[in-house]
Amino acid sequence: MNIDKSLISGSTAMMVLKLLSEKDMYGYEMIEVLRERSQNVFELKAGTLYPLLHGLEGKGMLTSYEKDAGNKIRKYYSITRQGRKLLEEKKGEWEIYSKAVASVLGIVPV
Amino acid sequence: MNIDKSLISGSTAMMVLKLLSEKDMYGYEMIEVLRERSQNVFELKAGTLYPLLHGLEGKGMLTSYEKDAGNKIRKYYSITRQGRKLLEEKKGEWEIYSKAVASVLGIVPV
DNA sequence: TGACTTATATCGACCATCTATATATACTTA
DNA sequence: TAAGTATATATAGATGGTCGATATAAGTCA
Repeated sequence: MNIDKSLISGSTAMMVLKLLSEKDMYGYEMIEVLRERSQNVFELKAGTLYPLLHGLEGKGMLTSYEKDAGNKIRKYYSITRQGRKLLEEKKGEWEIYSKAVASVLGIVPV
Repeated sequence: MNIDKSLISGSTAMMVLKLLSEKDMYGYEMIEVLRERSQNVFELKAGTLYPLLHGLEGKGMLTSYEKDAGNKIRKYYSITRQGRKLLEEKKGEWEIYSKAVASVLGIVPV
């Protein structure tokens, strides 16, 4: 999918938090799930995700732990209560924002 | 309105083009109309708008002319055919993008 | 007179994302 | 078995959109 990259801004953290609100995941898994769930619209790059995860962890939104997966050690991330609170905030903002865009574009709210 | 600034990215050009697709406007007017139409969600800053307008003009998406408004000289912008084409593209991208976000968030498409 | 609004413009800073690069293992296929 | 691809995490540097601060200048209003 060829969406202008500059449109995809700020919402990445929200979507990562959403995924982790459902179950613990490791980084690479998030990239795949995000691609599937968005019907290939979001092709999140590793160079975007890992610094983002580290940042969210540093702010106490996530915690991480290593888990042995057969032959590999994967780094799993878990959302904190604070992270869930942030997710709710971001979701609220997203609704306000997307409705405002629709309003400017003259798209009738369904 | 206190929307996370980082959410508002890339869509500004699209909204400016939309306004100009309806009628010619001067910069300050766009800031006001955008604020009204978005129910105060978008408070576009002059420091964002003017460089954006110059950029779009440089790319041939807009043309400008000066018009005497009583006692002030205002700089009006007019969308070009190319600009209208870009607007249609951006609108299509916006729809794809916002639907993908809704899909990830588990918001049922209405 | 002073504060605020209208109006346009530029500069430096910030931040999210990208590309490129690095490292290491596992699987596939010629 | 060698090469290529996928899995998996990570960092550095570049790009680009937006912001705050600042500048200028004219009009409005108390």
